[in-house]
Amino acid sequence: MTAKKIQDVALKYFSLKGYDGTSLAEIAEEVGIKKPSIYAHFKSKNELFLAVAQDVADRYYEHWQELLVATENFDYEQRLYEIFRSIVAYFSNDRIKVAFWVRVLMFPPPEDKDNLLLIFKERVKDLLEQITQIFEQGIKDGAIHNGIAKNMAYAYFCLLDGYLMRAICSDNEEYEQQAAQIWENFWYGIKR
Amino acid sequence: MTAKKIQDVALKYFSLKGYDGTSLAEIAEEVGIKKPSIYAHFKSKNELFLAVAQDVADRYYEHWQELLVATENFDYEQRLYEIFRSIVAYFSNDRIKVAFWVRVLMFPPPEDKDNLLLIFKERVKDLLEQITQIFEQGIKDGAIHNGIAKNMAYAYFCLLDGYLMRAICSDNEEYEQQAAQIWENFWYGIKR
DNA sequence: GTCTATATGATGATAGAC
DNA sequence: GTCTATCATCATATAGAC
Repeated sequence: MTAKKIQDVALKYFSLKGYDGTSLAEIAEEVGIKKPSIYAHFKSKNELFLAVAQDVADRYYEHWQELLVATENFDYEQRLYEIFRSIVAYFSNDRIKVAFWVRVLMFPPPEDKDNLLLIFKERVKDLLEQITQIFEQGIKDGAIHNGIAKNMAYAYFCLLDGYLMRAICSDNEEYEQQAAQIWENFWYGIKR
Repeated sequence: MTAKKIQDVALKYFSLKGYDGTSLAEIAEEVGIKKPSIYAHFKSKNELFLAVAQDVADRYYEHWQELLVATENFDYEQRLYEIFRSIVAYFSNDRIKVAFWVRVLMFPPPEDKDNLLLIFKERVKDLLEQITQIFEQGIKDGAIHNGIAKNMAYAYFCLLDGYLMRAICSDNEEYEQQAAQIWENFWYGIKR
């Protein structure tokens, strides 16, 4: 299907050059069609962008939900680390998707801000709550030292986001090897 | 001086809407001049952008150096926390500058990538080394548990960047109150 | 669904008067 | 240094043939 291919190429360019920096012409060229043909599949550049964003958000969220289920029976440390590690791996395999995700989350095209808020931020908030719940349980069970679960969840996401951010910036793979170390440090601060 | 005012307004728009999303017309309008007048002060849009970037990078780096000097006699925890807290404060007072900094670091306009690499990344690397040195000393002095100093510095910056990133995204001020908690957790993981 | 041709508008940049 | 006028370019988007 051509629509799918257009979305794939669009994801790459939006991720690499941003919404404003990407032209439909270059997308069309890489797909192997002419610019106006895109309009047979998407009403406008903006709609193409939103379709891509929706897709990325859906997949990311799905991955999280699968992870949460798959680690349900892990102990707290294992579970939180496995989620951390798996999200890092998810993006290591697909740098384009991280860059797109972070870019849209931090710097949405102003005209789409409201739409993207619905698509992205609601899910970010949802994930924060789910992770908070794990910390709450961990505290209740005595595996995690007494503290405010929500703050721990904040710290957890700061670490994760900061890591992803650094991983995007640095071209080398130095950072990818730091994940375990960074996690270890975090966990020693949180455990009982 | 008009050039200075142009730079200030440009910083705001580049930060808010990105390089491609900002037009010289809107900068000129807010400055209170007409578009072509900008060219009396800057050779091109690109040169204006680089001037702004250079300025932001200079000030940020200066702030770091002042901080490093001002905290020279602090103990390790105090020092690292004070730097963390002060960088957060630096940007809390000036969200536009954080957004610009993060945006340029993560998503530079492709045509300027090489120039910005020189301006920004060299300094980021430099700061990483300076923080690494503090951890090294701390380990040597027994204040910080035995480990690899560089990894701790990585974690330190991940935390800081992740925090700044979240702070940019969330409109509310919820995050600003988390800095102390997030730090505390980090320190408990690192201290001896 | 794809193409060619074209409309329409915005952008960065320049020329030249004051 | 500021302006008006203008240029060349490139963008999104549409019309209509095949």
